Amino acid sequence: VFSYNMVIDCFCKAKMMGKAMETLGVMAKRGIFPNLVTFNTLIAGYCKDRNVIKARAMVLVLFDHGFKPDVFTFSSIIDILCRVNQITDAFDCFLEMVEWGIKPNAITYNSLIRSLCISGNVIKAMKLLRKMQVDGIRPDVYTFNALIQNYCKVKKIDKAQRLLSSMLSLDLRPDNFTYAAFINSLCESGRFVEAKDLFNSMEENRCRPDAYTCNSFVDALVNSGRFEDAQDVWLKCKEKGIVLK
RNA sequence: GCUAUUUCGAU
Repeated sequence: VFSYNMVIDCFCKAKMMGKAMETLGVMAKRGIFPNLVTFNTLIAGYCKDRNVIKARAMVLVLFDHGFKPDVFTFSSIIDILCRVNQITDAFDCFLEMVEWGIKPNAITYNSLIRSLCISGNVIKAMKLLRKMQVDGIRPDVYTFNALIQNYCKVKKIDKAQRLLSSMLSLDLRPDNFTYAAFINSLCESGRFVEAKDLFNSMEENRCRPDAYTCNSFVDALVNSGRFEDAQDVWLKCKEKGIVLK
């Protein structure tokens, strides 16, 4: 089963759902019983494909085989509902999950928080962050990045900075997603000096800038006519072996 | 040993 699951997962990740389902058929023919992971993988595949209908149908197939959905199943479904903007359904699903006695984890919360942020419901997103912590689930870097990215995008950088502090107090290390959000937002607000200071502090905070962060920073500097700074950053990246476009 | 979450569009 494990081997078949891996093959199915590869097809799913390559968005070859036909092949993935074919493989499920092959298993049946050879008398190999699929397990919960097999179905979760297929469900995640349909979700990646944005096919809510097929994903939901697959949950029924999961039941037909005598399995019960788990936190993976629910998280996949909740995430796809969020992505297709059916946030109400996503929350219904979340409640259903709890009724089933399945404990949501950080990943489950992250999908909901992220989609609340995207749909402009930051207040609700922050409330959910608090609820999550009350329920004893530790937020992770994804949780904070979703919120920080949102605050940075709407240029509420002070709010984002407050979140950064709580993140640090929880021993969570900001990553390139975090830094890029701040740097891009600071540049867009004309706060280039702060952007540069933050960029330069990355290494000492044990976060190696990646191509995305560097490219977008250099780009912002060039577009605002700050050629010297741009060259400076560009050279630093080159020194570190970061490949820029 | 197998499954789920973060960059809407910078380059």
